[in-house]
Amino acid sequence: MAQTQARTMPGVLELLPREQIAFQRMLDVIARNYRLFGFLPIETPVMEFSQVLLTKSGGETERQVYFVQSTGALEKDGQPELALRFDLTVPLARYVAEHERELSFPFRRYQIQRVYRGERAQRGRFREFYQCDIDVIGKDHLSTRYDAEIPAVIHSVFRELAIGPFTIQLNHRKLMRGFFEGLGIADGEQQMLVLREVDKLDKRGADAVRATLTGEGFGLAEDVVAKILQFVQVRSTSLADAVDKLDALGAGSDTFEQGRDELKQVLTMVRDLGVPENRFALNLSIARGLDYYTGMVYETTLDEHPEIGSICSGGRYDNLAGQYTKSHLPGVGISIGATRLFWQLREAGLIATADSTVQALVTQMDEAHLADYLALANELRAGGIATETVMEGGKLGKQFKYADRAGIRFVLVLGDEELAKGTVTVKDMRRNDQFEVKREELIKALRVELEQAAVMPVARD
RNA sequence: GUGGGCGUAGCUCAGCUGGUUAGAGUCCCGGAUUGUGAUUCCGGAUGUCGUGGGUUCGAGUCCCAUCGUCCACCCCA
Repeated sequence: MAQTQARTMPGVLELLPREQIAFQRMLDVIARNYRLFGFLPIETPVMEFSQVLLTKSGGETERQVYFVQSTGALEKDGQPELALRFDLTVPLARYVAEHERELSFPFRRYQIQRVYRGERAQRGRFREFYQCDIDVIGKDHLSTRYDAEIPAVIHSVFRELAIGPFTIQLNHRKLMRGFFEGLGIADGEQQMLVLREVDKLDKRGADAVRATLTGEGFGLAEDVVAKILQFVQVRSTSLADAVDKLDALGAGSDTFEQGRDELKQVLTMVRDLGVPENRFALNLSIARGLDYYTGMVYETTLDEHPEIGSICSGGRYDNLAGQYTKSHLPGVGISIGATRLFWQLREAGLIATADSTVQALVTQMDEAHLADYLALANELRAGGIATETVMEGGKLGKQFKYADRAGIRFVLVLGDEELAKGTVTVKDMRRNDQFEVKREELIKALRVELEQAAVMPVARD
């Protein structure tokens, strides 16, 4: 019989159980830290009305939207009524607009769900991926103090993830726009184009950016471009250094001064929130592609793996839900692309395959003692230890091999000898170590071992 | 969406200028006097050579198309 090839569409990440456990742990760390900072969970449907999703975006994102149609609606003409969300920010805007009267503001929410983009397949690029978002939405007004809280959350998350030293890079759209205005680049559209170009500085290098900006399409004067490059190359090494460098930029337009004041205030508060000074820095080339950022912008990178690029990014926007409500709803937030992050960390060898969530395997030494094995497993479960029992028996060697492949750490052997002595033999597969304990002390012994393993290494600041 | 490279066992690849039943390693399965995995040794299974068409006495090898994949750009998590 001709069979259909078992395959997934390109651009999706499917994991084996032990990898899935590692991934799930990562999401758990992120969610726990979000909650620690007082963010509330919400979920929104993967599908939204096309009308809702597409009002704002236009252009680039619209090209990547997957439409959804029921079989019954397939023959109808025109644009499908439903589409898959391509990020969590647009659904958040709709959510806040829809539930405005029932929510408390400032509304702090976290949301960890999958989003969909019809991108061309490429290594490390996904069509279905997790975003882990936090946003604070204010009503009419939202203090820039909230902008300072965001890096504190980022720091907390990545410290616990223990994937190496990282730097949270900050910049301010108003500072940049104000600076461009001072150079005579007043048109908003052109400012965007220049922003987008200098954002590539770290990736493409100063010469490439200079060539583009002085070349056709931009046609900026040499001295203007020189000033832009000098500006965007500013990086700070400490809070004091950041303040000095901001002050050294000289006077500018109102927009420029506003950006500078906010940046200084935020940087100082980030320090006051306990984020070590070597974990955040001013980087005046960070712009973020998205048009809707209007103030602070953030981007986080791993110091020892620059090739991975940004692992977390976001910023401040003036008016989140203008498309859906007359209310003025400013906000600030970030997103961690967990699927891509996990994939890249794995590629870089920073993620080890996790042990199974099954903590102990009760082997079947002798089928005649099955009742004892089932009872032992029950004791372990009552003691809070996730336990699997070998039901089909077979060679003990095979049972050990099964535990090894499945990543089950403790293999319990209960044969005639142990039953006679009232003991259990425990083999620790990870440490390749074996010991015998009295049955009544088994759970305690396993707990001690497991708790030692549970102490997660924490990255140094 | 634009441009370019590559498609041979589950995976990594070999297969010279077209020439007999298509190979290796790995993985998987089984075994090495049945109370111990990952290491060692022995044995076994596995491919319409991405798909469709063309050139030829003959195509894994050449040509075209298509799909997939990878890289760069665009954009972004």
